[in-house]
Amino acid sequence: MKNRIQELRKARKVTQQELADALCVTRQTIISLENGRYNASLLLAHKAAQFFGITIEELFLFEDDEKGDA
Amino acid sequence: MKNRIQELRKARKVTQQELADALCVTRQTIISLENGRYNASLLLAHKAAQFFGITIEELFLFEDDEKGDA
DNA sequence: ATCAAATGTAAAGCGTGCTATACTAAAAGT
DNA sequence: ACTTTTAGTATAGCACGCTTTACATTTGAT
Repeated sequence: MKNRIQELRKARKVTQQELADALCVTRQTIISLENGRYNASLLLAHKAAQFFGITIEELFLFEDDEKGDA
Repeated sequence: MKNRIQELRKARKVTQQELADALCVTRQTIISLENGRYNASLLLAHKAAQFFGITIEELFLFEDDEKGDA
């Protein structure tokens, strides 16, 4: 699914490294999330949502037909 | 983190198998989630929350000091 | 007590979230 | 132009979410 991490990070003028530190992950993880290489874990999604002061549902865009299920 | 899956599933009188089918996962996955053996993926968390008609934050209890980070 | 449905356990295997390291490229400051 | 910061790519490796299969236990109906 897509997410608004890069958008919100830039709006707050935070670097990838700073965000990574705040969420206790590596910069690679932030890059991969921003560039859609993989989905966050539930815990990381929660931390990121908290960092930006919004809910998980607001930070991640669930398309409702993810991954080919009914 | 903990979750309210078993509680809500029983309240709705749904079996593990029925919930598994609804979320397109195996019964083992439901059992493991209910018994706290591992955390759901973000996508599964979303599906489960939608199934119960609540948000991810309402379905999963984030303790705010998960996994020993600051 | 018996039988079926529902729940639980165990273990091997696969895909992927995340780390670590190293290197490249673009932006920004001076 | 030169240097520093920020962002991106690549790759190897580990941990864990989820599957699959098979078997055991509990619950409930009759």
